[in-house]
Amino acid sequence: MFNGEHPVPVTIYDVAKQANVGVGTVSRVLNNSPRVSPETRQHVLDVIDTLNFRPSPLAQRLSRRKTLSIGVIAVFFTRPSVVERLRGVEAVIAASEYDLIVYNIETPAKRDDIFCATAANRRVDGLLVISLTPADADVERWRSAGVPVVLVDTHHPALPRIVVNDVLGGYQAAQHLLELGHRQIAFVGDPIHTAFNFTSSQDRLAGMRQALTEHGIAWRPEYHQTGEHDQQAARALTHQLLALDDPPTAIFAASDTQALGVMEAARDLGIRVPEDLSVIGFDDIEIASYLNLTTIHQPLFESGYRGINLLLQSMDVIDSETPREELALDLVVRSSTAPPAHASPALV
Amino acid sequence: MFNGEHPVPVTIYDVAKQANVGVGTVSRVLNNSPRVSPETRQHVLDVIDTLNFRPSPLAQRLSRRKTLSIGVIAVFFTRPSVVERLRGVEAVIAASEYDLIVYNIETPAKRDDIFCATAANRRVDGLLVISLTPADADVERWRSAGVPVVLVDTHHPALPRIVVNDVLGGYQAAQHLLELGHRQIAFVGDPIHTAFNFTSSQDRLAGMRQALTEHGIAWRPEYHQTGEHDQQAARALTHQLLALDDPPTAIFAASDTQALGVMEAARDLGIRVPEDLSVIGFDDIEIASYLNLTTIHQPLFESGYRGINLLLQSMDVIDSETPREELALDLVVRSSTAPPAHASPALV
DNA sequence: CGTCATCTTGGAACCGGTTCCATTTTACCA
DNA sequence: TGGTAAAATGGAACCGGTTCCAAGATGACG
Repeated sequence: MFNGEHPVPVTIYDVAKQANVGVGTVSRVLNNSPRVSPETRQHVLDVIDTLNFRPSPLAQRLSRRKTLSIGVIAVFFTRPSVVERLRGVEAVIAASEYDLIVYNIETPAKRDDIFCATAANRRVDGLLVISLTPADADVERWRSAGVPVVLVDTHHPALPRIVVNDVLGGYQAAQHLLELGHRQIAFVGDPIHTAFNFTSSQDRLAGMRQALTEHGIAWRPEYHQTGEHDQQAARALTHQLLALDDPPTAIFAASDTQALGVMEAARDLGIRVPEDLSVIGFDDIEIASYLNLTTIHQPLFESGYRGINLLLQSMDVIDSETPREELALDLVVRSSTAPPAHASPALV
Repeated sequence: MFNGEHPVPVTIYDVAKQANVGVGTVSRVLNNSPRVSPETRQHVLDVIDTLNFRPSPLAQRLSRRKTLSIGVIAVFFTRPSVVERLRGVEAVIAASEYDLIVYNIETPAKRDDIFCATAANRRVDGLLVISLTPADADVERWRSAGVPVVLVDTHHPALPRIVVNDVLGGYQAAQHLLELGHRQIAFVGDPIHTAFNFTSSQDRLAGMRQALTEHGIAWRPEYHQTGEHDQQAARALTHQLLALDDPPTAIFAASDTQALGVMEAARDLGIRVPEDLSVIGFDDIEIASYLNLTTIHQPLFESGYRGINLLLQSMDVIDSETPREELALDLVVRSSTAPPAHASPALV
């Protein structure tokens, strides 16, 4: 083999000539059309094999007018949960004929850019948008450009989506703590307004408050702490909670990442989990099981997996419905939650 | 606007007709060729604007015989450091005309598959391989298929690469601890044989041992613990280290992820960091600064950034050299390291 | 004012597949 | 064995750009 030679491109015409058939026949063989006799098919396949022919994906895409690419738009790289969803996406794409194109969003401005660009530049056959909420104008652009879109973990009335019921999840988490006998339950979550309008934290809080109300427990504003979505912010917030005169006996964190911070704060202060403080998270990211964190399991991998399947499906059947799949949430009881030390401790 | 209408495709021929010029002229305008008179250019641009024409990327790719896509192959989703490198990659790609196609590797078998496929199927113009070591056969396949490849954090004599000097990094880490007065220094890292033959942990250990040797400190096998690359494995290993009759006064962890486990173990045991135990990590992932972890800063984002730039560059100039860029490592002193409590404590 | 170099421009050929229609071949049946 | 429907096949047209060459327009200069 020579050095630096450029690969000899074998085309469908070379195959046709070599096999003494027309290009149409070769194309039919390539696409498993039934309109080829078995002998001809085998002969063509032999020639393809001999010449080591691979159809040019570029030519296929142009003539089929499909990019064979799927775009995924998300704020990756900050929340481990999104990365886990992406794993589910990748698993499906890898087994398909499509390529996975990743658009990382770091700012609201970039989000708007990418939303616009994907509608205009015809580079993807379909889009999966994770945890980002498009505006009506974005949706209209995609629609008129003919780009199918599926949402994961977010919502728009006109688009199919894969969601979980965060309100219910928050309710379940609180219910678990209530059943254990806790009455002083605090919440650590995201601010009401995040840069990307993430709503899951608020929804989870809403569910929790509903559960408290049903148990006749009044809401205590001082038990409600919000801050950036990371472990260290949650740690600091927890320090505040635990410094209260009447500290909570249980803390519900809006995500596992934040629950890690809560547990870290407890350790800082020598407060034992779960004996002195129960902690429950949300998401069930990988590390949660290592740390024996009780949490609400959310099927992250599956959300990506199902989302892409829904997208692929909505790409070849043009149905006008907007399916909505709700994935189940499960309480996973590990060892970060337990009944409170005393029925109702008066003071620390 | 109608519902369900398909987008009207405006082609270069429509523009040419509307502007009373030839398609060649429109193409020249699109590609900023200087061979168009200013008046004609402006007129064509106006028409393009009026018709809202966007060139079909599919057609461009076929006629230019470029996929305008770049593939990135890595084991994502397990090590935060790889995700950070990907951020650097994405930042460059987003500003270019290329698309970023992600290939996630989960098993050695899938790695071999993807290595083969990317050489055969002509779907990318270039490849960036992160932390995975290709075999000679893989490299030869890519070469004969004409696919340029750049390696990041790994090595092959025939391929350009972006690396750091892990041996030197390990040396620097140990040197820091030695200068503080430590003499009992342990190491927590990856096993010698990992599924993907990651070598960084071993290299860092080699550097550390060299530093110890230079200081006339004998290597103590019981101070060498290896296990899976995650926080909890490191935590367990550290428990073993700290249970020794003569425990180390400092621990060098082969990565920040593992250093987190070391610190967690110390907290489990009520051992203060840095008063009773110094901990130094490697990588400087985002969380390291929150936790005030002393570590060796490795430019992760930059490695992706520079890697892609090197790739783009080697894609348009066909140089036969194989450049090798070595990025600098920096010791970042935070507050997880300090002089040992006593010059040489006899026992715990 | 003719000549020639330079600048612009039009458009055919091409990239490498798919698709559809016309034609040939085969198969079946009376 | 002739006739006809069905199956198999060939290949032109097409997808929508880029590129290159020939040709026309412009302008400088002797």
